[in-house]
Amino acid sequence: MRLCHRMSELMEMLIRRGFLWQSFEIYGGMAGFIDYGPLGNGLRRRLENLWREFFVINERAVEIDTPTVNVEEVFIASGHAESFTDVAIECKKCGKVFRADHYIKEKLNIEADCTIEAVKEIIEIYGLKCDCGGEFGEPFHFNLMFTTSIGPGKGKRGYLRPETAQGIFIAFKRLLDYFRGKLPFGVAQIGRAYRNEISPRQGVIRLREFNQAELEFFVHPAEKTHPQFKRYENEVVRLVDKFDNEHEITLREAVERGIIAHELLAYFIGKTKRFLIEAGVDEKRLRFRQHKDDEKAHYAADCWDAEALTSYGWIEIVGIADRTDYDLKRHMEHSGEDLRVFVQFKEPIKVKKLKIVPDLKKLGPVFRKKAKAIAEALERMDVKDANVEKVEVEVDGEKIEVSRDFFSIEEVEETIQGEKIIPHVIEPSFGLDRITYVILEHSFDKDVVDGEERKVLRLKRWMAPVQVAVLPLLSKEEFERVALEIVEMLRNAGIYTEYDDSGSIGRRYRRFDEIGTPFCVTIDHQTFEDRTVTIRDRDTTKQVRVKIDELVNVLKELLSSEKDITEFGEVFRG
RNA sequence: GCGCGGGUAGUCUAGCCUGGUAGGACAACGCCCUUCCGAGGCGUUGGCCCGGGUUCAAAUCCCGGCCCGCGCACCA
Repeated sequence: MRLCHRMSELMEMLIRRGFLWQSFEIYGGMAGFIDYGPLGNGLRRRLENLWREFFVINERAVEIDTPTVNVEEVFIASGHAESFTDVAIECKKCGKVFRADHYIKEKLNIEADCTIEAVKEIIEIYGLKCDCGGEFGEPFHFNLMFTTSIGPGKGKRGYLRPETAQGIFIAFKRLLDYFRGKLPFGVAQIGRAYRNEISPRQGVIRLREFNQAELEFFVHPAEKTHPQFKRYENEVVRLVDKFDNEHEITLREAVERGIIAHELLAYFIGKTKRFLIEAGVDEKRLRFRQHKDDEKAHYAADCWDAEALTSYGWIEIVGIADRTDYDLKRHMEHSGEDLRVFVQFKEPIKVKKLKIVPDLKKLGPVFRKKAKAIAEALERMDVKDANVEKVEVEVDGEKIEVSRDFFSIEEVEETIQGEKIIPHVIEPSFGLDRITYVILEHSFDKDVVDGEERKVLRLKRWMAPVQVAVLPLLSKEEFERVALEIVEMLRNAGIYTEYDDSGSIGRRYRRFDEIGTPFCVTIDHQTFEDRTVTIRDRDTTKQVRVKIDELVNVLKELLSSEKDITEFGEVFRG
């Protein structure tokens, strides 16, 4: 029913104030699903927009949107069907879980069908037991993809996508065209993905339906670099490599020392770090950890996770993987489409080559009708030896020996303009739900104001779901009228604004502190004398007086910067 | 999926052992008063996770389910 029983103060607040709720609550709830309330939804939308700025607008990248329901073929090609629909067996004694087919192959050297019945039978016939001597329980399906059927009746089998990435790979031909055939380019997608987790736990951390923001950055396999790398090369990052060694070094050094495989991965690690900090993740509670070799997904050559320290421990919030050409290759094989990219060489390559030049005058009388075909076959042939006496060609299945009399060999120079390659893809993949949660946990703070403890959510100003609250000091008609005019003015200016006239002014400040509203605008007695209002800063509780006419500009500047409020007006009260 | 512990207004909690009227705090809402950091008064709304059983009577006892937490396992 609840997202956690021993509810932390933070979770209690998030639910009470409308950041997030357990889904399907009135029907008893269902683990692994959450509703975003008004404030949580607002925060996640801000996060998505910031992500777009970093990973779409700021790159040679575009954003697309593809279906969440996919046909089966997609995941057969991607390898997900294989790694998602296994039958598993669990030891009743030691509790270890194995992939049934692997275990049977290893122990009995039998290629078992991957069905529950087949596995059950084999276990019974051979009396298969666990290494520890324990017996296996009932085999069970271990299908992390949600299945569905497309169309009426039995329909066609479909799956809810377990990652957004496949939609991009499938549309690759169109995308390559869109980018006029030139590498590198990025394609992003923000959307829902689904994994039917066996037992989702830890509240919002492991969901069955979740939000991903993924960028697939396609590059030439030999050019895993980025023109903007210098922006991040001196960024010091905290790294944990696959041998569990910790490093606190610059990205340039990490690449030079071979800790990070190449510049492009390092570039995205740096960019991810800047993005997360900009969004409100605490730098001191952020690190990048390399996947160990046995931990990597089936498609990854190298993978680094951004991890954040939370009350659940270190949790993965971003995965930055070098997926190589795995996906495009697999889709080429399964679809039969050519997904290669023609890459022109900087300088065309000139190759000296020996070439057979058929002598048609001699071929014609001897070979008659076959002469033309023989001549063509001769031209296609590779020769290495300029002095070869005779060659054999195959025409319509018939092998024909052709002696030197019928052709000459010349040395020619060929120009090769370029080659066809399968691009590699570097994929930064963001778990938006987890990042949203981490931002909330890292922003949640308590301090003391006038001897009273207060809860305050120190969100980055621009990220706050409610950016400004407008408060009439008195609940009197003339105060309220001016306040509502200001609300309208701010909303028209695109500022997320709320109005609150309920309870004492102190109580209202606390309410907005709790949900992270960075600024409160208060209409007081002086407003009626000089058309000024006060702006109060969430973090310092300081107030300054500002003319109503300047309010929009001042607030916009404050919201898009970290400037001190006292730069913008006379300090009020103090 | 296994084991242990839980589920009472929006939130926290008393009551459960020993069956009989569900009580409080905070929050929310309305009115009054007041007005610059969770003031006060009066009032209001709202609750025993679901289903079954035992019983004259179930929040309480029993069974099943769902959900939550923790440990194990799982997390391509």
